[in-house]
Amino acid sequence: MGITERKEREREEMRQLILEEALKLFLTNGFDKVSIRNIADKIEYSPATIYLYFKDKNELLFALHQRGFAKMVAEFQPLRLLSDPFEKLVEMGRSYIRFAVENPELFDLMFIMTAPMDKLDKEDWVEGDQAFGLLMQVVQECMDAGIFQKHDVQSTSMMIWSSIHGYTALFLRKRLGMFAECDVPVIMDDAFNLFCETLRKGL
Amino acid sequence: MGITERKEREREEMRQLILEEALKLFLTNGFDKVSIRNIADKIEYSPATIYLYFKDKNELLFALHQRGFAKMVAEFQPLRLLSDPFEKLVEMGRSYIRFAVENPELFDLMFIMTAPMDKLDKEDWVEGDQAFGLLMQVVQECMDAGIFQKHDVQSTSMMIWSSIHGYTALFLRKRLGMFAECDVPVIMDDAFNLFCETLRKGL
DNA sequence: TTGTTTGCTAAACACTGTTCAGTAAGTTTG
DNA sequence: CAAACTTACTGAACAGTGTTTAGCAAACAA
Repeated sequence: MGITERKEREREEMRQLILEEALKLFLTNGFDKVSIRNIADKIEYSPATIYLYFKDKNELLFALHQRGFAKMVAEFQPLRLLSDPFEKLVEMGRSYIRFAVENPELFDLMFIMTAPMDKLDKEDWVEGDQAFGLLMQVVQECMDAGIFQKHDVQSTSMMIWSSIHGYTALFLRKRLGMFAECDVPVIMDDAFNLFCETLRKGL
Repeated sequence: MGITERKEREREEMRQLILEEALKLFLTNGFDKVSIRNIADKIEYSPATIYLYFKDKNELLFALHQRGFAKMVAEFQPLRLLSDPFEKLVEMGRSYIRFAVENPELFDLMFIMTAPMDKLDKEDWVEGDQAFGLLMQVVQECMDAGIFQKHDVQSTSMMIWSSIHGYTALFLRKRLGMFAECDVPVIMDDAFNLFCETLRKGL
């Protein structure tokens, strides 16, 4: 009686197929220019079929949201090799910004869009929690190494995260129009370096 | 021949009426739950009429975007009275965060939503430029007073702005689900204070 | 070979932003 | 004043959206 198992497997494959094609469309056309009908066309099924695998569009978006976190955490792995904790922290920030600039649509989905965050349980936060845990770990190392004074790790990590996040949020949502377009990357880099320097001296 | 003048005036009044009612709807129902038809119902005109006064929905949103900046700059005025430049800076940050929390929809429109920023000219940035100028001024004062070292004012201001912005962006878009809901305000406040302290010591 | 379950879809519902032909009132001209 | 022109407005449509539901054919179980 392997039938139920096979059906279960086929169901999961279908879910992955939908997510795969949906992600491709979203990444090339942008999230608000892709409709359920577009995705249905791509996978050569009717739009209604998608609703047999996902409660609604937001649930589909949230599934991709999780994929985004997986990709991001993967990109953070190399910097585990760095030995100096502060250098590790700086590189982590740089990676965060790089990820945002190189994967604007994914980053948007993960940290800016309202859509996928409609109503979710505690268990939906494992990915985010994991990524934040990584940061807290490095901050703790900085404190243990005497580079930072001993403050509350959670608040300190939160301070650093949101500061770095600010750059990406303003940049991705094109709120830097007061600067000449060509200056923006330079200003952002200067600001980031200044932030790191300030942390080093002041924390 | 005051007829053309009267017509001009009536046209402007109509624009303001539309904006007024649109803003009311947006602020109570949220931006993505208000349609052109809703606004048309409220002002008791046909939906098509709105398109005689605004090119499209984004132009309407951008007009409100400007109103948001006016309100924000107005809320910044009181802190001009403070004499200590660093205190002024801290209070400015606090005001920014308070404005975001108390006017989430407006703040969203001003700094997070993509819709109103479709394609705009240099001249559309006067409000944003003005607000950023205010910040640069205070940062300059801090440097002149010897509280901060003399770095590039623009980069330093940008660093401070985006750091503060980060809190609001993550909070408003509900990306702090890894913390217990009741802890969030405390953590945010701790993080903000730590940031100010770090600036004071490290910049 | 029945009866039941499953997977899927066509069609509809209630929306959305936007356009355009047509109308009725206001304004200008003869 | 009457005719011509201008302006402000609207009803209806277009092309799209997310989502639901009734029904159908194939796969499975008895």
